[in-house]
Amino acid sequence: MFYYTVSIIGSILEPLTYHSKDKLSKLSKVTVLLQGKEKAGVVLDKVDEPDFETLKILHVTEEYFLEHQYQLAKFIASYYLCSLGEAFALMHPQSFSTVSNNSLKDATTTITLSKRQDEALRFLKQHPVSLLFGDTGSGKTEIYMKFFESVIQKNKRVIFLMPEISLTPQMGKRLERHFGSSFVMWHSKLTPKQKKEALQKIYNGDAKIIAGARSALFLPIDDLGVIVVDEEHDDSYKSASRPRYHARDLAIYMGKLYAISVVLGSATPSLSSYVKFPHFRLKGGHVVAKKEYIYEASREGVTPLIYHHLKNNLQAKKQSIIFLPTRANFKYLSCQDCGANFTCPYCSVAMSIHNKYNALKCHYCNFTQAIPKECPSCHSAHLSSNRMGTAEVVKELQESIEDVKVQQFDRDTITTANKLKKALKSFNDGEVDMLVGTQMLSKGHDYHGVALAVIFGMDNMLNMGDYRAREKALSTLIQVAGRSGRAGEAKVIVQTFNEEFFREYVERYEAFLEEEKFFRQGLYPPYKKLCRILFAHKNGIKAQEAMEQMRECLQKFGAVEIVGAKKCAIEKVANKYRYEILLRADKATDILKAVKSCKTPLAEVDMDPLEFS
DNA sequence: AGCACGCCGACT
DNA sequence: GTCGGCGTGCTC
Repeated sequence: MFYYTVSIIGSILEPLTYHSKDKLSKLSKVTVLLQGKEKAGVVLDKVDEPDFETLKILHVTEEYFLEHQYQLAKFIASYYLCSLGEAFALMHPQSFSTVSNNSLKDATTTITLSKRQDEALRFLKQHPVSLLFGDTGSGKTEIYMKFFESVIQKNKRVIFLMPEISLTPQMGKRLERHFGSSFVMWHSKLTPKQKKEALQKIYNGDAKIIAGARSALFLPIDDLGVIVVDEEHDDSYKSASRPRYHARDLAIYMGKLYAISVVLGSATPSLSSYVKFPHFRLKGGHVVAKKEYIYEASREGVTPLIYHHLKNNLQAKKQSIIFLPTRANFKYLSCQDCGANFTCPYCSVAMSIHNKYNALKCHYCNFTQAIPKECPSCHSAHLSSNRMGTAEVVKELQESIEDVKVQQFDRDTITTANKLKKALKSFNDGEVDMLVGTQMLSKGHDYHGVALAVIFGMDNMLNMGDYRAREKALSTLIQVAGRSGRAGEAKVIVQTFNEEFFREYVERYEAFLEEEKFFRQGLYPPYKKLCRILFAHKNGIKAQEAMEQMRECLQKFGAVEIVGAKKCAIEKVANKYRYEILLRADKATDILKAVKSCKTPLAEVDMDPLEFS
């Protein structure tokens, strides 16, 4: 009989011991019973017969994890503090069967780089990790593609990460046109059949360019030649659930593991990457578009000035995009007489107003109720709405401008890849005059005929009170502005009381980064490591006690500063009360050592947190 | 006595 | 995470 430790995929338990009458190879996927239920597991080490009864390994599959995947899983488990089983779960796509059917499409395009692009490519190849700091339209994609060609020639493969891939069909099309059937897309919204096909091509080696959202990093690819992380500043690379890994940071770790280059690309790189890695600066676009920035110091709203520009732009048969960081019609509903606010009964946040469904909706737990006619506490009928959202702007524009076609562009309306494709097509075909959207508007789409961008809500982003507020606001502004003027002159209207800040840096992002260094020095990343520990429980006292207990333990560690231990800014979510501890230290290892020895069952650890609500 | 609920520890 | 065992406290 042979005995093995087996990591149970998806379980928070550490590996358990099982037996088998056959000798098994390390990292093969098996099924075992855990508490009477069949689970997938991974064979780890061969061990001596233990002094307790063991269960037998039920079934040995053909599948196995690669040594690289195991190394990565161990790193995730130790850095993001989860079990090995949870880390393996990231790398365990729904089982696939062997169906093979591929029509081979050939590459049809060729790429020629400019002299400057060529220099950039050489730079990227010279460094283990480097940052391609290139303005929108400066030709980053062509450089990547040329890099990919040279990797394929060496018979190696490529992982090309982008944020929320399903939201960038244009990039997919472009890569497919060039690389033909050696290109595959990988993201969570693929259907089971599409996943199966993609996995098949990855396993049999046909797939050379694997482009995908953050989960593409975990695919079984042994012969990697390069990893590219496009839009590396994008927060969607950080997982919001356990394990809370950052795909960009894991890509850098994998680069070391495979001894290959990692390329980070962005027009607005994160300060962290800018400080940590050498960069190559690519300026301007092919068409050097002239942009005029107009700042309006005004409270939120579609003001006469904005209407004036929107109407003029429409008359000139040009398109407009309108950005605001708020969905629905309004974010707040309150009583004008007694001042009561409508908040979610399960979360301590405001309920957003969705007029289309006559609904108040909580954006944290999705609790929905009808829009009330009167205030429940004082019965006043004077209710007022605040902080307009995308749906409201659409409505106002349609009411105020004759014969205008406006499309809402946020995750309330663009719910599927298909709807996105349609919306982008009708906009680029000129059937729609104005797009009104949230962040989604800024994520790498090409709009050809946009000559006006209107940007609301920058002050709200600046006042968010986390250490990255300035970086987030400015990069959003630059990204949105970058969507306009691809074909010539363009105007950008920014509604803000902080004109000075935006004017100073909007066309000098590196100057901002240099300035921001001083603000972060000694306090925030990349100069310090942060860790946030969350305690959530439906009984608030339980959550608080768990926090206090862990705080006490953490105090013994001199290398770790306890920045705060308190109620979360959003005290309750989904009927659970939340407390948090924020830690700061010079080195991640100091934090990990302390947290590992103090961790309580309720504690959820968030290394390198990006969210502080 | 019978049962609902919360707590706690084990899971191989 | 998920299960079952056990104690508390409430009801029939």
